[in-house]
Amino acid sequence: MTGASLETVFAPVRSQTAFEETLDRLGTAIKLGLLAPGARLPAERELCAMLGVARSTLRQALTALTQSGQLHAVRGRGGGTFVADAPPLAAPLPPERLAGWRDMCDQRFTVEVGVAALAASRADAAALAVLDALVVAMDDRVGDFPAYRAADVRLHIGLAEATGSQRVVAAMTEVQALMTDLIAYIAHPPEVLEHANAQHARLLAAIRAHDPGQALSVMSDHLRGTEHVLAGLLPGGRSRPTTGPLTRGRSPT
Amino acid sequence: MTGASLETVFAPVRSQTAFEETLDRLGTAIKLGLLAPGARLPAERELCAMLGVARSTLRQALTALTQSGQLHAVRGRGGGTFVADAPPLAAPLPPERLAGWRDMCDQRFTVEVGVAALAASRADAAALAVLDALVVAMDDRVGDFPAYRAADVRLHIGLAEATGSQRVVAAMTEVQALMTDLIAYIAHPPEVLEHANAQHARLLAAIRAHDPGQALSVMSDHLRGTEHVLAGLLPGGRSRPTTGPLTRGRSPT
DNA sequence: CCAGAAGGACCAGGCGGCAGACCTTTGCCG
DNA sequence: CGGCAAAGGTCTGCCGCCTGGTCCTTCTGG
Repeated sequence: MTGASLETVFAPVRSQTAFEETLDRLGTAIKLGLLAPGARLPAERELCAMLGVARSTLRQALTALTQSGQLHAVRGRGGGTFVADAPPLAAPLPPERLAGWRDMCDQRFTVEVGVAALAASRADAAALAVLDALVVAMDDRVGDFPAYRAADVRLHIGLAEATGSQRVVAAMTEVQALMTDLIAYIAHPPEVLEHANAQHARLLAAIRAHDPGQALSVMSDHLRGTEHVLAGLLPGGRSRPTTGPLTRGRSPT
Repeated sequence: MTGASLETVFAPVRSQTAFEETLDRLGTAIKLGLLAPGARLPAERELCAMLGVARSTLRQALTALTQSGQLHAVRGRGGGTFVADAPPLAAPLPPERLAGWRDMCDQRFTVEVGVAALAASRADAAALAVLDALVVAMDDRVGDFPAYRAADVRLHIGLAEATGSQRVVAAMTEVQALMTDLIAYIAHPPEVLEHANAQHARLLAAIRAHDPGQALSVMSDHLRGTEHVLAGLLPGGRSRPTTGPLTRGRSPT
């Protein structure tokens, strides 16, 4: 009965090294656009203090990111380490990391829906105004997927920030990183992006109305779009009949 | 605008050692009752292979848990390492870990609500039967909080298992561990537990009906109960007017 | 033109984790 | 009764990551 959860208990310990964790912390932030192109990182001596690692360890990570073209360093006074303006196209994609894509989608579903509901219960006009602006901006970028996606990430993370919980923000960030890897190489015609952005608008409306149920419903539809596309392209796509009746219910009569 | 999320990016790297992670993996499993009292762990040589650590590292963790009375080892053929039958009362509670309790509650809210919604969209008669049985059993344990809580944990994790996603199970397990620390020292009169368990029943009904919106609503109420109690006992309790109007909405007209 | 702020390089030490061999206890089976 | 096998308990040596320093080099702003 305690059943399947023991798999989780006895699953391999990952034990990332400080270097690895630093590397993908920064790498993810860049990939997601949290560190915008051209932005300057804190000085090495400050940054290693913030991250709680030795400078040599931090430098390993910075060196790796510099060599892969994601950062460039400028020496001398007033110098610093900057995010590259024209980031190189990400690696062609490691196929073994796509194995658990369904698991990732489920995790995303959980986090996104939970965040939507929590955000809906904690209205904040200021935060909503910012998110509204993002949606407007995204409408102008349906032809430019990278730009659209960057704004999309900011929107979803902004939703998490609106809950006021750092842990929730961290969870959302992790989820967005996972999804970015999956989404990157999929065709995104403007019509699809327009439709997705319309859902964003409806989502914000539900949140503004403090209606968690509606937020849940809209978010479910929104996420299902992605899963649907992935199911058609990735291995094991047909195993589950998409994600089930999510729109239904909510008032059974 | 990229705003507050940089705090997350530059937050200290935790970099747990293999020993630490192993220790609290096992410690948590015991504390949550995933490893029942009297249960036998896999042999050391198997276990260290499963966990992907060296035997010496695993033994450090086992030794620590043995010394703290949570495990006991039996030598010789047919021996093994067993979970103690009468676990010692947990440590008096580290007050500094209570600082972020609101953050923890928010994380829990996100995960639990997301899981409830996802579980509702993926009905499975078998899984539901198991969960029903748990609710029935819990009704008999409202006078014995430790036993009630153990079943409660199994119920919530069972919900996560019903989604079929390992990542979701892991997230739920983490959340339950967090909450157990917070909840342990709070008075739980039988009436409160009865009420909570009634919500469990309503939750399962909503899930059985494939009604994510209803599941969300019930789960929100359920969680709010805990938060309400905590808000009265913990530092910073009054800062936020509970969690806002969560029951409302869901069909505005 | 120089002081200071930044990145870049190096090195010695320590400790954590790994691998493996070996010892000790004990139940089971021939 | 005696030995084999399965389990925990012990020890040792090695490797690699991380730390913490110190020093160098390159610039810009005043």
